[in-house]
Amino acid sequence: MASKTLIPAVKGTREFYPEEMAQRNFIYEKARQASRLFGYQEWDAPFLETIELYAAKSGEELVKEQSFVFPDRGGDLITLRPELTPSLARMIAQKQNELVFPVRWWSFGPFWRYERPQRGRTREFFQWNVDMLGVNSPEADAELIAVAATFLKLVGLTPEQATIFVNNRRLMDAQFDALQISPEKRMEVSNAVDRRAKMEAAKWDEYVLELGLKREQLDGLKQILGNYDLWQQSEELIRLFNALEALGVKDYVRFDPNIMRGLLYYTGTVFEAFDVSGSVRRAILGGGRYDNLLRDVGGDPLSGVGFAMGDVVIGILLKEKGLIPAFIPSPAPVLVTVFDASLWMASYSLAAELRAEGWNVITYPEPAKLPKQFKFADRMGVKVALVLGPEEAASGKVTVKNLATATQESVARIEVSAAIRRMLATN
RNA sequence: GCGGCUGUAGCUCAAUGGCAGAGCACUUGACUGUGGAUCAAGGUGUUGUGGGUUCGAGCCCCAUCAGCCGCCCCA
Repeated sequence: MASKTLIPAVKGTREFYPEEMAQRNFIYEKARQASRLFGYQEWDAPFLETIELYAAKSGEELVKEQSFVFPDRGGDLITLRPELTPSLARMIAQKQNELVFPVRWWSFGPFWRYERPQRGRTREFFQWNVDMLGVNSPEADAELIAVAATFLKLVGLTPEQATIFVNNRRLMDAQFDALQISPEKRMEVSNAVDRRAKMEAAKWDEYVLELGLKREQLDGLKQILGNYDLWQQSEELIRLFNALEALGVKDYVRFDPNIMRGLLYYTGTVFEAFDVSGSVRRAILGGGRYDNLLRDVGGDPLSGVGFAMGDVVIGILLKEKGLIPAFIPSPAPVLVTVFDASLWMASYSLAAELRAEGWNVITYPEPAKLPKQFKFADRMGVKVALVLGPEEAASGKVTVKNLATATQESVARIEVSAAIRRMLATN
């Protein structure tokens, strides 16, 4: 075999053979459908950006450790985009005076992060981003969560399988204040909260105490993190859940004080969706409200809320739950066989006529034994096979065979289209 | 960047330091105008790569590359 001489694909990339491509398109289509149901507009940003764009606001780790950065021929440092939000902020800021607000935009495209590939994580991935800018309210936050929940519903995930957990940064800050955890320590404590599910309870306690918290602060923190009624102390969250109920997606959403999210720029509502059955322990999607992003890139202050979903984790999940539609190899339901060399072009003409009528038609590319051609039709998932042999040619007919039922009929050439339509209808 | 596991036929895997194998898949035929099922026949490999130990290495040792799983971080 030639395997020795094959140049391998770049580490952490995925190759989309037609079956994987169909899966990716399934996810894309459902994301598109959910976005459009709420009236969001599709948009995109450059895949290449300068490193300065991310240096301004993204986390240091994301820029320094996890970005693909390389000099272009002029010596400028170019970055393969690791996230979309900074580009969004710039594009909004550039046209801040002409856009119709609120802006409701969605996007689905490739991103790159230089990470160690592992389950649910690749270096090249596709991400669905949905954002609303120009409205700062819990009701707007609820709409974004509803878009996410609608997606989960559209792909067939039930609330028992996938749940969106919600928290609020301001609420948690108030709680931390009450415990007299200093603002400088909030970040570290937040990170600790993020990691809590992955650590043993005793070890986590130890870890938090090492951060400099006192024993009673730790106890207080644990009390907060175990209080699932805490949302009732937040006017924002009360309004949020009220709106979620009206939007018909409350089943998918639960308050959870343990949801923090590492990203610096979230200021209010934060949320993350997880596979509740627990096979993939990574977030399916995550998002929240960001108040300062536009100002940080040099625009006028403008609040936004949004979320992102990578294609990798949701792909694993959908596959596991059997929610990816069966793969049909050929997009053509009709195969025209080629009986022999003398009738080859007659078959091609027949195929051309059917295409002119709007059918997707695949031909066998050369004369071959019929068993071989039928086997090919079968492997390609074709529903109907046409035979134009000497008998048919002599009588001006075409044999139309329904591969699912193994029945066939010989019909006049002008009747072929109707015969195909009948067979496809009964399948 | 750190830790662990695994690399054998196209795929999934087996082989006590002693002749490198099985199932599936594939090709052909049974069947010269009809697919899936069945049966028969057939091909298969520098055992990831490079060194070392040994009379002898798929197996042991070292290095290297790749993949997977976890840490970090996050979609």
